[in-house]
Amino acid sequence: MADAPRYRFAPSPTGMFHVGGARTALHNWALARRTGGTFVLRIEDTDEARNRPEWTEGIIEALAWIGISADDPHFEGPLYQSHYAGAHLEAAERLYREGFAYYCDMTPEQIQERAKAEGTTGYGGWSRDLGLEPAPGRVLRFKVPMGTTVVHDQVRGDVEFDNGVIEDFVLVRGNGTPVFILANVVDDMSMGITNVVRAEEHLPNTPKQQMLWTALGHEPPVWAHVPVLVNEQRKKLSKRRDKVALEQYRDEGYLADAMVNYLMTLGWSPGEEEIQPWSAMEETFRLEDVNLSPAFFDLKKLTAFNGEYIRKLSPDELFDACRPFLPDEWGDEPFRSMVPYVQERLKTLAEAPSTVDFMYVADPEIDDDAWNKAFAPDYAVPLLSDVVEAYATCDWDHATLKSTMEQLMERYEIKLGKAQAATRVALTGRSVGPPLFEALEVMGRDESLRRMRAALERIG
RNA sequence: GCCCCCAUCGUCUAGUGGCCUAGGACACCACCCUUUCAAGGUGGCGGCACGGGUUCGAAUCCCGUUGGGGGUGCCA
Repeated sequence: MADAPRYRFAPSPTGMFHVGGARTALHNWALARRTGGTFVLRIEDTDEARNRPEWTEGIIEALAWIGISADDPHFEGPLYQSHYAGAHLEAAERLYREGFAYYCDMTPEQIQERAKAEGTTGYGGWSRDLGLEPAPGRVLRFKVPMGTTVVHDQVRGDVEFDNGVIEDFVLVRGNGTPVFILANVVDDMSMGITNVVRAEEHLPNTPKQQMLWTALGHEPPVWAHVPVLVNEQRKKLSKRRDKVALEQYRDEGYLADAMVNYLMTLGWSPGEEEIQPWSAMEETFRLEDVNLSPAFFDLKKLTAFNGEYIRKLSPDELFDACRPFLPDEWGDEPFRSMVPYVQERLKTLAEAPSTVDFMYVADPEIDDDAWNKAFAPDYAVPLLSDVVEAYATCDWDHATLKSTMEQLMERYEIKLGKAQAATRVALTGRSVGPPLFEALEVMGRDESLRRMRAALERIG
């Protein structure tokens, strides 16, 4: 118990919160909760130029949306990296003092020139033995030792790096600020992080971080690098090219549960049935079972998941979920009554308004193709006239409305599918929509008859 | 260029030497059901990248090739 694991999620607030980040957060969250450990949220806000406070808010809100809540006892934070700058510099100072790092006065341009001249690439450790003192403009570099570094990775097994190909990397910039690699390690150390679960893009700098842990006198954490998420071109999902903002999916009517479930199936399988509640996935998720190759973020499949989750909601839940997507001027009715009939037709909540909009306007726009097709048959007008007449007096419930039409259509030897077409267009202006008799019932006799008569008049 | 990672249907995956004539899901197609559209049901299409080994036996182990991806900043 004294050694309850401490996981962490360390996003940088440089843009909208990303689906890839969400998946990594979910992995950490599942592990922290199942093991009775802690999920530390650390905001890496040390990129002075790119980070903005509203992005931090966005991250916290997005995490809450997918169920990673600051109210949960397993949650710790948010902690802000910028608050620990002193510790980062202290560690840098110590590394310098103990001979693990040295100052270098070469500019990036000079480095490039010299490398070119020598026919090499990167920094060749040229200032390593110059014994330069700290001074403004000089960077502090880590003195990468000889040998090999083996990273024990829970997803990938042991990964070996030849230290000879790792150049002496910068720890502190010429302006005196610490770089990510140092800040990240120092924070993980001081926050007692035991498990680092992050995306594969960090694997190449893991040996550097591991060297820092060792130089600073600590045992490195347990590493795990999960594969990245890619687009259809199989490139890492990027904020610039791809639609990746979690918030955007929320605004387009995706359910958090569907998103969470879908994200978890990328690179991992929850078992026989892929639609699983979070509580179950939290129990079964294991890093050892995570796939090793990049996974395509497939909007089609996410949408399919979303449809399934929408169908699982109760009518009341679905109504509440849809409410924000309905125009403000619309009242709850008749949508509320229509919910059961549109439920299995929705793939996203945002589609809700278009399934019932004909009920909210007096004269819905008429689709000409639908109209022409519905009124093309000879029986269309006479049948509609009969229906209008019968509907004027019959009981007004969907069962009666249906059986009434069935009786009237008999003499034309057609099926209900054809018989209802004209009435549907008269009512909705379209050829498709929610079940007709149910819609009639909800809409009421007066308005229904008015529209049907208007249609007959229009025909002439 | 160099370093690292990876490779099962179009996509996400199951599969850890014999249960595989490779299973499921999404997408697609057909049919059924039907009050349009959906939803649902049934069926179909479609894959172990390639070449060598190891083994009685390989999708599973090893090597190579090819192909993808990630990284290579005084960004995180």
